[in-house]
Amino acid sequence: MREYFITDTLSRKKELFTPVNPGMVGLYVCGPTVYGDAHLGHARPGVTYDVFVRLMRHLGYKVRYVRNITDVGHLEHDADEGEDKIAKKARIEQLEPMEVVQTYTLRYHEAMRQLNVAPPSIEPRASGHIIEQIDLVKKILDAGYAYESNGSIYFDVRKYDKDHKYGVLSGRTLDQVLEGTRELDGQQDKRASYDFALWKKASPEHIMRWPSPWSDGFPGWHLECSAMSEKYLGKEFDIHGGGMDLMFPHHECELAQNTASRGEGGVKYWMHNNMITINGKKMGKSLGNFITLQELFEGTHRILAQAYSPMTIRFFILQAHYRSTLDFSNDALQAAEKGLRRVLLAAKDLKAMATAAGVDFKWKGTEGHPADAMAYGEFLADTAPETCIADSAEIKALFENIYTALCDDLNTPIALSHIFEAVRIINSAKDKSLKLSANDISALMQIFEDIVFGVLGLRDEEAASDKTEKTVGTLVEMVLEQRKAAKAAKDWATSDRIRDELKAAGILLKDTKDGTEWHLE
RNA sequence: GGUGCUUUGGCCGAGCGGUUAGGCACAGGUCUGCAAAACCUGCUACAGCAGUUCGAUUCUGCUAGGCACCUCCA
Repeated sequence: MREYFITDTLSRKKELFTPVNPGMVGLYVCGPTVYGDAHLGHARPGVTYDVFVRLMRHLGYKVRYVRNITDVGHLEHDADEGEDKIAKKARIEQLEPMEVVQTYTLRYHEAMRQLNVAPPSIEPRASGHIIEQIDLVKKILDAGYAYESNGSIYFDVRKYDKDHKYGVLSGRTLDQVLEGTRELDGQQDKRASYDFALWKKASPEHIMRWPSPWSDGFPGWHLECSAMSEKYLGKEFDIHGGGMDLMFPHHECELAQNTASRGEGGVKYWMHNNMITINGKKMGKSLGNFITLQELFEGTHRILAQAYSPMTIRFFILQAHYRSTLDFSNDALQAAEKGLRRVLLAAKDLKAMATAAGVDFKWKGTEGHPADAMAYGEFLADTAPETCIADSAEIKALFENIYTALCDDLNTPIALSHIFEAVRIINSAKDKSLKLSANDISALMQIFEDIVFGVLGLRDEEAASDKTEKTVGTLVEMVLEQRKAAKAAKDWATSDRIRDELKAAGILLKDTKDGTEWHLE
């Protein structure tokens, strides 16, 4: 199996990935709190971990990918104060909290589907794991790292810090944490400002509540990820992912909870994706630059010069490394759109070339929906990433370079730069300035099938079904006969009119030496 | 204020102690009735200052910008 290198946030180093259980990968990623529409920011981890999982499966690992839905316990303003986000939305909209949860969970799923992000193996909800969370609180209490205060349970950070060191993940000491922690009202139950809630007693008007040994109440936000990751991945698992903004306090607290309850952090590698910024600033409601994915797909936000398709967004995200901030702008998105189009057009030409050369292939780029089909698990099981049958040394090198890049901490921008070399090769071959053997074409097909469509998860959104393409093709060919006749008679007016009208109908023509080509826009 | 990160050509964005990132845009050429596409060529940058080194965009220090977290946030 090919070696994979991963940057671990905790050790701050790039390390050789060695799984806890040989041949298997356990991945836990913090999913959304479902109280509003999925936004541009959700696309980054969605796509990043999707590509990671696809790659690991392609490399031959059996992957269990757990991504939770937070539907309780996530409070506004402060981890221990303020209203539950979902309860608040429910109150405003006059809905049951679970109606809010259902609505936005479905919308999140739809947005991910459009981005061709395949569903995780398990998508647990916090509200469905209250028992596990109460159990975890008990364990932490028993270990002596928590205390009860007025029906609520708090994590004793100072005590924990003495034995284990709090703050190792985000790189700060307890004194530094204290210095940066605000004193807020309503915290009289806590011994120290940096203590965080494991269980909160519900106030009379609080509607999301469950019985516990201490009070009718609800779990703290950080608790769910510790409880659910242990339940589905075990006491020690490979990778915990999420956005960098979750590193502190959320992941720091998770790490502390894990260590307090089981004596170890439980996570072998911490993997954090960076933020998407807009004009250099993090997206946020208060800055007025908050864009939902639907607005992006439809072009309805005032910041947007046009609509950007889900694949454009996906491609845009892949053009930067996941640990770097990525700045959103119309120029950058438009550049991504054009670059993506170039790749997809080359894919079509390659397909035609393969057909002409009688190369056998299974094309996944335009048919079906890998995200729906579970698919990407199956698809990659039958491929052998180690072998490249190309005759051309250049293509062999490309093949190798792409895998090296992807296995170097998921360096998708470098992988894409090599994909563009493949595009250039395909175009040159089409131009007849380069000759490809059947093996070369097969190898290129493999790159497109396995990497472009498989691992990177790009697909041709415009592609019509084979049947439609056949029907339209018959009609277009008839019209092109007319145009050919007009051209032969040097009736340029008619020839150009036909071209313009077809273009208006979404059919683009290209006159080449060998005749006229067409494709759907 | 504390902690960490960052500063790359017109734009986006990789990377590295000495060797072409890539995309988009732009200019010239080829092809073409024109157009579009494509191909070829060109554009060769690493915030500033000082240091380490045979050699630094890449390491170190300082200076100046920027960003993130420390409040909910992917």
